[in-house]
Amino acid sequence: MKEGGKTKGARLRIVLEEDGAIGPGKADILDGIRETGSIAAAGRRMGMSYKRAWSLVERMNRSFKEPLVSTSRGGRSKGGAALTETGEQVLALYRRIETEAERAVERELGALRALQTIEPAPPPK
Amino acid sequence: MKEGGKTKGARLRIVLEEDGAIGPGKADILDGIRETGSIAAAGRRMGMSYKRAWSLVERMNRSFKEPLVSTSRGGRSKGGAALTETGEQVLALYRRIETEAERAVERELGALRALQTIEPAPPPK
DNA sequence: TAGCGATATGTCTTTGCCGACATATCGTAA
DNA sequence: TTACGATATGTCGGCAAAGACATATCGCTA
Repeated sequence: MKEGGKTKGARLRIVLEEDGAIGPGKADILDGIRETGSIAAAGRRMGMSYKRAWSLVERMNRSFKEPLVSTSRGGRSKGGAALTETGEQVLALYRRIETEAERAVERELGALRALQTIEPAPPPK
Repeated sequence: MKEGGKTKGARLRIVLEEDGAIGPGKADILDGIRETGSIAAAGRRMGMSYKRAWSLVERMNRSFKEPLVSTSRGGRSKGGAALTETGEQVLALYRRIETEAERAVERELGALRALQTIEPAPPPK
């Protein structure tokens, strides 16, 4: 199972906007690349097409001054991908932002969850 | 002016997921209803159709145990909408979550912005 | 009883996004 | 020079979200 714990009710979702620089999904892709050394493999294990994974990487790369992911084609390793220095920094920063924000709003988030319905919502029709 | 300051680069976007209970847009609608006393007026001032505004309110109402917005049709005031007790609570909670999260990640967010390109991104084509 | 302004809801069309599929390309090894 | 596995990129079709438009309804007021 690749999903985190199934938290009931509202889950904090940190999105750093402005053309969608980075969010939960993109961060997971960075993690995947870091661990598998390949965009394709990272995409596969998230159940997403290579094209989708690649285009997300593209957008990330263009959102920052320096690319977060460096890629290579051919060669002994048949090509692959890895995080750049900047990539490592951004990923680490994002994870820290996630956890610190989560901790900061823990209490209020709980209060909000208490007001939510248990099940997502009755199907429209 | 209804928009906050135009912050360059990543802006924190707090989304409380699970069928999209509440996020920045919906919170703004609540604000609008609170101030105008009408779903239609709140929608207008956000440049959004009544139908869209209404359907978002619908979803919010169904996401919580009790509706956030109460409405009335006809009568002296020709109908209107207002926040319920729960609505006020949820809106207040959301705003607090926003500001506290923002404060908690201030430093990291700055570091991340420093790595971003100034302009959103060169046009795709 | 006609009119008002807002909520409530249905239908149709348009649009944008996403997945599926098809190639092209690269650099090394055999 | 062929094969391999990964990156890189284009096209096309389908489907769901969003918008445009059209009513219906409500309850008071004049």
